[in-house]
Amino acid sequence: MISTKGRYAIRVMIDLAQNDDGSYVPLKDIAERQDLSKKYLEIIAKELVSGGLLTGASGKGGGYRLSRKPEKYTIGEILELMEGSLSPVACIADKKYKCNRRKKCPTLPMWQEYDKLVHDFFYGKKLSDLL
Amino acid sequence: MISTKGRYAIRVMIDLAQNDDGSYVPLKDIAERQDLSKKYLEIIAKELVSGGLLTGASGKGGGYRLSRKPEKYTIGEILELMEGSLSPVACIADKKYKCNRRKKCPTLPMWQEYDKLVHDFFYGKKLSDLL
DNA sequence: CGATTAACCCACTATGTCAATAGGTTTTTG
DNA sequence: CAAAAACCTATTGACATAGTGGGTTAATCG
Repeated sequence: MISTKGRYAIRVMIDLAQNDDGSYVPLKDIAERQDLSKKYLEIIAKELVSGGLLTGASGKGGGYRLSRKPEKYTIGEILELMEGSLSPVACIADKKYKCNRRKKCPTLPMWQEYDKLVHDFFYGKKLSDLL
Repeated sequence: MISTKGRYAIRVMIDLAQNDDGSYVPLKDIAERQDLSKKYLEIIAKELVSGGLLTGASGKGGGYRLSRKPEKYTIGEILELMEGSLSPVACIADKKYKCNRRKKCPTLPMWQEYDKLVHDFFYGKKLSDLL
C-alpha cells in the first residue's frame, strides 16, 4: 500500500508544477487547493526539500518551488523518498535482513521479479506525465 | 508491502504441495520444516480453509491438504485472501472510499494502471510455478 | 525598525495493524 | 479412554500511520 505521505507528496509536486510562475508557492495555498492539512504537508515538504526535490524559502514571499523541471522527476524517486522503499518484501527492502533460507527460498525469485516490475513502473513515470 | 501472513501462506501452500502423499499434513510438521510458529500458522491455515484453498481435518491423523492441484491455484488469490486486497491505494482497494476529487484526480489513472499491473502479475503466477 | 508571512523544528498522540502468544474446546482415530 | 490434531476466543507488545500543537528562525515590506 502506498501511504498518504507518498500520495500527498506527488500531489504537492503536481500542484507546484501547475502553479509555477517563477516565484515561491506557500504551503498555505497548496493546502487549500489540495484540501489537505497544511501542518501535515509541512512534514512532507520538509522531506522533499532534504531529499533535494524541492527548494524552500523562508520569510515573506517564500514558499516552495520545484528544483528541476517536471520532466526531470520520476514518480519512483518521489515515492522512494517518502516511503523509504518501494520493495514489496522485507528480504529485498531491508539490506540487513538476514534469512538463512535465502539460498533455497522458492519464493525469492518471484519477489525479485515483482520488485523489478514495481521499480520499473514507477521509475518509468515522470512527474510531467501526470500534468 | 506484502505481510508475513501472505508470505507464510504461500510457503504453507508450497509445503503442502511438496509433501502431498494423499494424507493430511499436520501443522506441526509444516511449522518445523518451515521454521515458523505453529500457533501463528493456525491462524493462517484457518483463513486458507475458510477461503476454500485448503481442506482441514481434525483429530488424530488429521491436518491440512490442498483442495485442488497446485496448478489450479494462482498466487494472486492466495495473497488477496490473506492481505484483503492487492490494491496499492485506498481509493481503489476500498469500494466505499469516497473521494470527491475522483473525477479530476491526476494520479488516479496511474494507480489504476499500477493496480492492473500488480493484479496481472500475481494472478498470472501459479502455485505450481514455485515448486 | 517592526509587523507580517513564511518555512523550519521538536514533541506528542490517537488509532490501527502486524505478528504473534496463550489457553482452552472440540473432533477424530486407535 | 488417550492421544493428536484442528478449531476458537482473547490478548499483547511493538511499530507505523496520519496527523496536531506550539514555538523559533528567516526574510520581506512599509
